[in-house]
Amino acid sequence: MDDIPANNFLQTIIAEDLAAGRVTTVVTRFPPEPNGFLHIGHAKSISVNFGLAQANGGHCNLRFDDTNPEKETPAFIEAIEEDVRWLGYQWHGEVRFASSYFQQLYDWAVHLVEQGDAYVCDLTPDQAREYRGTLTAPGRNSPFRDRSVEENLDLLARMKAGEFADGSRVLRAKIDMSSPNMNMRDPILYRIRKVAHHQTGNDWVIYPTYDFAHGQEDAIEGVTHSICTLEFEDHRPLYDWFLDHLPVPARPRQYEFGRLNPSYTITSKRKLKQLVDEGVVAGWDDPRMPTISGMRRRGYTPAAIRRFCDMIGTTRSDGVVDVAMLEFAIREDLNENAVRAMCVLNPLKVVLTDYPADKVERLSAARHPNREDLGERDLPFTREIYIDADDFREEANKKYKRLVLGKRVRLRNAYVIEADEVVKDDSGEIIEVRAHTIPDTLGENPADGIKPKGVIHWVSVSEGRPAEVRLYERLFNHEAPDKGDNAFMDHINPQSLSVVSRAWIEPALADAEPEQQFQFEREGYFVADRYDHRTDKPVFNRTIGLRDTWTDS
RNA sequence: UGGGGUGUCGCCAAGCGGCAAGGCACCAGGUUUUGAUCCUGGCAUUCGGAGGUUCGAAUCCUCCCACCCCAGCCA
Repeated sequence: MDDIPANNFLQTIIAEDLAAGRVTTVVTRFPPEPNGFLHIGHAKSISVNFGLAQANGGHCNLRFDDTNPEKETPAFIEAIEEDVRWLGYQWHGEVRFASSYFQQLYDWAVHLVEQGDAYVCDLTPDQAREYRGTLTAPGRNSPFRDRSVEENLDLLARMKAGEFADGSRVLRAKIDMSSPNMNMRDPILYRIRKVAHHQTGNDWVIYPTYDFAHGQEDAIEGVTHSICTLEFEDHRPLYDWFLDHLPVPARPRQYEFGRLNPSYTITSKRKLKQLVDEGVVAGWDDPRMPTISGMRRRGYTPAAIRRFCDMIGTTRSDGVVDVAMLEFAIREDLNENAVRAMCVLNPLKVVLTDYPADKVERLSAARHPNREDLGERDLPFTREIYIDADDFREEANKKYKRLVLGKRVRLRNAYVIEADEVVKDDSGEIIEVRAHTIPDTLGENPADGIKPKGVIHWVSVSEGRPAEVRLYERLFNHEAPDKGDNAFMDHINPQSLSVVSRAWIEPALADAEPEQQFQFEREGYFVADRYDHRTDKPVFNRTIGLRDTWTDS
């Protein structure tokens, strides 16, 4: 693994725990709920949890926090497992499920009732809300708060047995209805939900809440450092309360770090789901989605995502990270590792009038400018080639370094040519450029000393092949689309996807494997689509454009 | 007007009483058959604000301000 040993406040805590002997083996866990796909925010959590365990010779569990069967599905479980593996992490032992601890959790609930620390409450949701009080006003005790242990035991058993209707009763901890911390106002431990669970089927009709489950699950698994995000900070007193009142086998500690908020991005499962459900994107793994699988399909690499997580650090402050940092991370990786190739997105035919019509010159070009180890590829050159329409102008100022009528330009990896005339159609559109090659300019500058001002890419008309290229841009055109309630729907970038149905690719690209990455020179980084790419029908996705510092005019 | 947090360059982030790391972004040069990469240089007399303690503070104390989270039988 290329991860740099973590150096942050959590690492400091762990190092101290290890040094003081409070902990011998560091155990962390990544606890997703299988109700959606993992996104870039989860990548940070994964990086933190697995990274810390790794850096300290411990291990990290993958545990599905499946306490709410209504929103969860096995399909999400599979997708999550695949994403974690793809990112390059291996969880310790088997995958864990909160649901496999349901019996133990129930036994502990009974234990609390027996201790007089929990009771069955018959308040309706509306009444419960009213009794709970507000942020500034204390709550009131439920009229059911003082039921006898015997009655509570009986009622809980009957809740479990399915005698009561959904939502009619709950089991609550007896803590403090006047606590300034809302989580301590007699929180709910169990609710009745007569729905099948994807793991336990119809075994249960009552399900534990996150609060009653999480800490105990950690204790069961021997998790030493239970790392979560800032919004759970208020839950920590409750997390500790349960562990203090139950005969748990271990004493985990909860620590919180700041959630990742990339600019121009949304990381709310609810909102991402809305994008999927409303067809704004093609699915959870649409290349425009900030999901792990979306980024994968877009061409992001595990190494780049891990590098990004290292770059942004782990702190307790809440901020917005510039997506430019993520873009830097992927460019850094791909610049080093992606093989170069040429692809013309907007073909304009150039006829080299001095070049024999039937000649095919087999040129060779480096696959990478500074990595000889990647070798070379064949690059056929012919009389008719395509260049990008943007790379030709009939006239231009001196800052324009491409092909101009009457001027020269270097064809990347090939000859210097000079444009002689343009051919237009009836509407005045340029449909062809006629030019000639400058002799002996393969790897050499023109003998007459007139050097071309720039270099452009090209592909042989007869030897090249058509391909579909999907150009992606940011899904949102607002820096903080997540602000406000539904405002994010108003910030969808209408140009987030544009499909080039007939781009022209050099023949070497015909061998591309799905998910293979390339740099299409002067255009950007592209990946052969994971699902749609075929040798006989190539499809490439633009991961990210090249850094472009050219200031026009 | 309850509780819990956070505030160091446009963004992320080191720093933990001795006189402001680094990265991203940006700007200016150099190299270059990718206007890419690479290389060089620039970029906070100042650490949310105001007082105070100290020979000395971003680091300690006091007060104030701003922003984030909490009133799901979601996680």
